[in-house]
Amino acid sequence: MNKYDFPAIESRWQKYWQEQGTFRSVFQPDKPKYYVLEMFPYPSGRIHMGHVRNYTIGDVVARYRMMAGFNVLHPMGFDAFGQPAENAAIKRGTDPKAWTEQCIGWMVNELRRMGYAYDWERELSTHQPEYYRWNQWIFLKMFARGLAYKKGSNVNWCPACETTLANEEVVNGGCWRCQTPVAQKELEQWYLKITAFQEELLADVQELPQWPERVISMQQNWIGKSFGAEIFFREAESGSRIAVFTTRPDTIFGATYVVLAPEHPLLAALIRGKPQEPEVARFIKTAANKTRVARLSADAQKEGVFTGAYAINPVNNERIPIWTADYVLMDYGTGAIMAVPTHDQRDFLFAREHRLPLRLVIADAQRPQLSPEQMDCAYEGAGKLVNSAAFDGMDNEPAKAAITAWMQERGMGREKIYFRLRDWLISRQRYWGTPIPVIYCAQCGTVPVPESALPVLLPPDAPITGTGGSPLAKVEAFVNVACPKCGKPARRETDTMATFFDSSWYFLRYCSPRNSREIFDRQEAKYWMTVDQYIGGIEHAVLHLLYSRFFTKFFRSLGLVDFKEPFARLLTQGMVLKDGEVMSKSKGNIVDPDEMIQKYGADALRLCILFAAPPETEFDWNERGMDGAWRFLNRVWTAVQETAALPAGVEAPAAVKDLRVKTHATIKKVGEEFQGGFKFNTAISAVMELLNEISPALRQAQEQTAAPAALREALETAVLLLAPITPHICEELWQQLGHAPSVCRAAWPQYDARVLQADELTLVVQVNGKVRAKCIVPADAGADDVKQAVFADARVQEWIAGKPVKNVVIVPGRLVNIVV
RNA sequence: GGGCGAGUGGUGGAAUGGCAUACACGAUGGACUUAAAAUCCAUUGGUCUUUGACCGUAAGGGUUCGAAUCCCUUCUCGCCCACCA
Repeated sequence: MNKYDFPAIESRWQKYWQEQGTFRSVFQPDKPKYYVLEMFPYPSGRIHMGHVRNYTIGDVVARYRMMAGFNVLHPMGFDAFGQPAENAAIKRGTDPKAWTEQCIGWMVNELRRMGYAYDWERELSTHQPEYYRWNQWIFLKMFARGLAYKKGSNVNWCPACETTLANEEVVNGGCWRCQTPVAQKELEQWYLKITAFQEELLADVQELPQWPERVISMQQNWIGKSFGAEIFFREAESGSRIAVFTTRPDTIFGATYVVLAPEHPLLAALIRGKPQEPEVARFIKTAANKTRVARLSADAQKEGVFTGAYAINPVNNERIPIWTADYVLMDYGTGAIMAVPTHDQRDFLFAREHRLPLRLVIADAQRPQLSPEQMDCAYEGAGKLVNSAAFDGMDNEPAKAAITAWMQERGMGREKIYFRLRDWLISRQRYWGTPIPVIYCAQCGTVPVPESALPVLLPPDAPITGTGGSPLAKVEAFVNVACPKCGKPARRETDTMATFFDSSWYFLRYCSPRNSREIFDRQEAKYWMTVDQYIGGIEHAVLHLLYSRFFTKFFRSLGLVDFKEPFARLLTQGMVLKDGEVMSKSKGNIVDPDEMIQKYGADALRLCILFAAPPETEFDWNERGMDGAWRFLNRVWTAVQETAALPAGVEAPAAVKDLRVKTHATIKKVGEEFQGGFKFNTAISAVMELLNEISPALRQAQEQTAAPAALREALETAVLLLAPITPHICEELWQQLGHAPSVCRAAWPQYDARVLQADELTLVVQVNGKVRAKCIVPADAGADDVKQAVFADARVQEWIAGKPVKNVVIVPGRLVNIVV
C-alpha cells in the first residue's frame, strides 16, 4: 500500500481552505461564539518550535470548537514594532519597515504551511498607522485623565540598547532583551499610571479561576500589597519628621536605630556641618554609582555609615542613631526604616556588623530564656510582647493593630498600605515604535496632539545608528511643528512608546480590525470578547498579561467595554528545548520547523509536538518523535484505504461489540481533553489505542471480504477525532470515506452512553490488598451476588483457605478486597 | 532567604485513593526480501527455586481494607520572587 503523499495533500487543502474562506469568522450575534487566541509573534522572519507548539495547541482548540458548532474567532497578527528591526537596519542598512514587512511575509507563508485555521482577513500588524494611531488615541485618553504623565526620576537604563526600561523589563538586574546589567539614570520620562488600578488588578484575580495558579501568584507578588504602619520619628535636633514604613508595628519598642536610603531627601540636611558629613557624602556617591544588581545582590555586605544624627522613637521617646545604608531603597515605602535587629534578619546582620544594640520585644515561647547576646539570627516568629510598656504580654499579631491604633490616636503614626507595583515607564529612545503624541511649546507647555491630527506618523527617513539618543530627534521635519494651541513654533516629543503598549489591547482590535472610525466596534467587541482561551508563554506572566489587564480596566473606566478581565482562560505552554537548553541562534541548536515540514509534513509535526508531552510541560525536542508521528499517520492512511476497498458487510454484533465500546469511549475521552483538559498527549494515545483495535478488526474483515459497520464507524470516528490535530490528512480521508468536504464542517461525534454501558464487568479481586484474581459479574449484580461470585473463584479460595474473613470491601464496578 | 512545582522502566510519558508503567520511542528476536529500507508479528521494570512467587513509583516514617497518589521528615532538581522593611 502506498504511503500518503503529504506534500500534495497538504498544499491541496491549504489552497482549498484559502479559496473557500473556511476559517473566515463573521459577526453573528445570535450564534454562540468562541474566541481562541495565541499570543501574536514578533516578526523575526522565521517561526520556531515554540511558535509551532503555541499555535498548534490553539489551532486544535479552534478547530474542535468549529466542529462542535461554535462561531469561532481565531485571528493572527504581528507585534511588529521593536528593536530587532532597528538592529537589522544598523547592521545591514535596511529600512525597518521593509525588513519587518518582508519578515511578516515569510512568517505568513510558514504559518500557512502549518495549516493553521486563521481568519487571515483579520490579520493586523502593530507597525501600521491604521493600528498605532489607536495607541496614540489611548495615550491621549489616558493623558486627559492624568493616567499618562511625565516625571523626572531615577530610571532603569540599558547601556547596550541605549534606552530606558520598565521595571517589568528588568530581569535579574539585567535588560530582558540583552541581559546587559541595567544602570540607573536620572531622566524625565512618560509613565502610565498602572498603580491607579492596583487594587482592582489584585482583587480581580478572583475572576480568573481558569488561570494557572503560578501566573496568579506571580502577579500578586509583583503587585505586592503589604499592610503595615507608617511611624513618625523625629530628628532629635531639628525636630523634622522622619516617616518610616513597617509591616511589624508590634516591634516598635525594639527599634534601636533608624536607617535612611542613601537617596533620602532629608539626608543632606541631617549631616550638614557634622564631622560625619564627608564620609556620608562619599558613601552616598558610591551607592549612587552602583548598579542595581550590585547593590541588591543577596550576598553583598550590608554597607552603611552613621550620619551623626539621632532620631526620637515616638512611643518611648528613646534617642536612637540614624544611619544610612544601601539595603534601604528609596523607591519602596518611605525610603526609611526603623531597624529592629532582634526580629528582622536584615537588621540583625547589619546591627551585628556595625555593633548596634539589640532589644528583644517578642518572646520566643520555645526559648523563653533567650537574651539578645545569645541570638545568632533574628526571631521572626510569633510570640508575646516584652519590653513594650503597656503592651507587654499581648500576642504579637493582635498587637500590630492595637499599637497602630494607639499611635494613631496620639499622632505618632497611622495605618498604611504600600504596593510594590510602580507606574509603567513607556518612553523609549528608539525609532521603531509608536510616536508619543505630545508637543512641547515654550508658551503652552506640554500639549497633547489633537485627536483629529492622529496618527502622528513615524517619519520614514530617520537616521538609525543605535547611539546618540532618539533617532526622531534628528528629523527636523518631524520635530518642528506648530503648537496646536497657540500656533507658534514648538517641538514634538521624539521618544516612542514601549512595544508592550501595542500588545496590551490587540485582542480587542481583532474584533473589528478594519474599523477606521473607532478603536473597535463596541457591538462586535461585546460579542467576541472576552477571549475564551488564551495561549502563550509563561515569560509574559507579569509583562504582557498584567499590562493587558490594566488596559482592559482602563477601557472599562471609559465605558468602552463592560467586562473586567480580557482573558477568561489561560494556558501557558512549556518551552521546547534541545538537549536540555533553550534553542537559540548563538547556541546553534535550532531545529527548523520548515525542515520537519519538508521531511514529514505539517500534520506529522503537529501530531509530534502535541504527543510529546502535556502542553504546560517543557520538553526536549527529539526527531524520533517525528518518525513515530509519521508512522502513525501512515497506519491511519492505510487502514482507510483498505477498508474503503472492502464491500460493506453485515453487522455481526458479538464480534464487533468491543470495537464499538472502544470507539465511543475514545469519543468521550478526546472530547473531554479538547474541551478543557488539554492533555493532547493522552487524547492522541486514546486514538492510537482505537487504531490498535481497528487493525485486527480490519484483518478479520479482509478475510471475510466484508467491512462491518462498526469498523467503518471506528475509522470515521478516528478521522473526525484527529481532524483538529492533523487537518490535512483528515480532509483527504474524510473525502475518501465518501463525505463532502470540509471535515471542518462535519459535526463533532457524540458518544452513545448506551454503548458504554456494559452488561458485564470485570472486577479485580484483592486479598489483603494484593491482586489475586479477576472475576466477571453482571453489571447490575448487588453486593451479595458479587460476594458470592468472588468467593466461588478457585484462586480466591486458595488464598483465603483456612483463614477467617475479617472484612470485605466492595468498590462497585471496580474491585473487591477481602481482608483475612 | 521566601514561595510554588516536580521526582515513576533504557527514553518521552500514563495512572491523582482501587490491576503501577497506558500510548509512543528505543532495543531484541522473527516474517517478508538476493540484500537493505519500509512494513507486519512477538518480547521488553527487577529478582528468584519461573504453570508461579516476591520486590518495585527519590529515601524514611505515618494514615487507610487498599498509597505513585493523602500527611510528616529528609534529599535532589526546576521555576518564580528576593535587602520590598
